[in-house]
Amino acid sequence: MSPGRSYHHGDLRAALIEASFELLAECGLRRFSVAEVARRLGVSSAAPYRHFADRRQLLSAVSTAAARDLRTAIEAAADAAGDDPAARLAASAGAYVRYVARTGAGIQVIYAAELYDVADDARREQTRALMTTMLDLAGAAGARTYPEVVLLVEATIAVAHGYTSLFADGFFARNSIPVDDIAARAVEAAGALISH
Amino acid sequence: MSPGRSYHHGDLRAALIEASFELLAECGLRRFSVAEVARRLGVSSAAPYRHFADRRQLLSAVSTAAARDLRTAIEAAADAAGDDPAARLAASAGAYVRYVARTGAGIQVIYAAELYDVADDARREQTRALMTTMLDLAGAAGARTYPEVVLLVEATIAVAHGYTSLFADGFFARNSIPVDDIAARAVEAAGALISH
DNA sequence: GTCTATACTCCGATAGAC
DNA sequence: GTCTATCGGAGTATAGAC
Repeated sequence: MSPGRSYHHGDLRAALIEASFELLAECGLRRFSVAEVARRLGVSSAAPYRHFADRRQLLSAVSTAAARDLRTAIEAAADAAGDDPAARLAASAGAYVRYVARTGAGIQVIYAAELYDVADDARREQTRALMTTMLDLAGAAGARTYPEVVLLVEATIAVAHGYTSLFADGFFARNSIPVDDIAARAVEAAGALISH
Repeated sequence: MSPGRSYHHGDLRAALIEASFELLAECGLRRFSVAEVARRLGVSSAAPYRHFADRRQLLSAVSTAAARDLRTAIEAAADAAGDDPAARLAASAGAYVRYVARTGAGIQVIYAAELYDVADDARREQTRALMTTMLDLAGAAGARTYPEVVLLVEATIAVAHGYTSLFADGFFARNSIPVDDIAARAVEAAGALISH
């Protein structure tokens, strides 16, 4: 962007993370590969390893950014939904569907089993903050005890993730149904769970 | 099983399908490979290709069996739920969670995008029958118009698939929460959607 | 910091012996 | 109908030149 350095991107590290999002959105975690990310950026397959020790470290950085951005999107959606606590929590389901459809980085990436034992404090902090945001929304929405709060968060995530996953897998004839329609259905379904 | 033939399994074809289920349950479609299935059966990596033209034909056969067995499980669960049409549809969500947790072959395998253009009449018939069963349950459960029926089926599958996917990805700390608990939550959530 | 080149592993699939 | 052997391709990761 700024400095016309010796070769491309003044910041390959950031470019790798950005391109990883695009690859995930197109192909899913299933066919994600460091080599393909490098190819898309026009750098050699060795270049990423100057910035990330291995594949998992790159994915961990993506997970960190995704947790941060998803949390921001959820908070914005909750605020846009107004003051009703149930509507605010339900709105998080819509934000999840839209964010993951756009970026390809949802729960499967953010909390990927593959990353379970990767030491990365930044990621820990962001995933924790994301969960805290959800727990706060659920707490405000009427769940009383902590276990109830957790169950409500899990149900909301499950319905949002379910719609997202079906959408990503082409179950909805992807071309014919806009993502905003799917997001609206997820909000409605989440609302039904919350008021139940 | 029966004839003590020249080498192992009298029926490698059936054994391949069975072992594919086990591999899917353990590793998901993500790391499924024909070579690994062959390895587990103690046959060479070339052997499967005597019975299936390629990887997708094997997966298609798995999809066919999964659609048939899942439909049977759903019908049994609906019947076990009694006469209330809403309870019958909700029960299908529980059957889905249990079946996929056990076999690894859910919507992502049965309706895999990878198999979209594989010609396989048996598979077409079974996936169609599965969908018909779900549409019938939803129709009985109160959805009036055809689009409403479809929306209700999609919502039920989304919630069942969401819980299943989170469970498979280890989001629930797999060791500590039994699959039957997750299935019960899916039934409850589906019930909330249906009565909404 | 990026490149070229390479080693290693795994998978899908085929050819030909038995 | 299964085996051995093999090819081609893709991915992860490293070594060493520049």
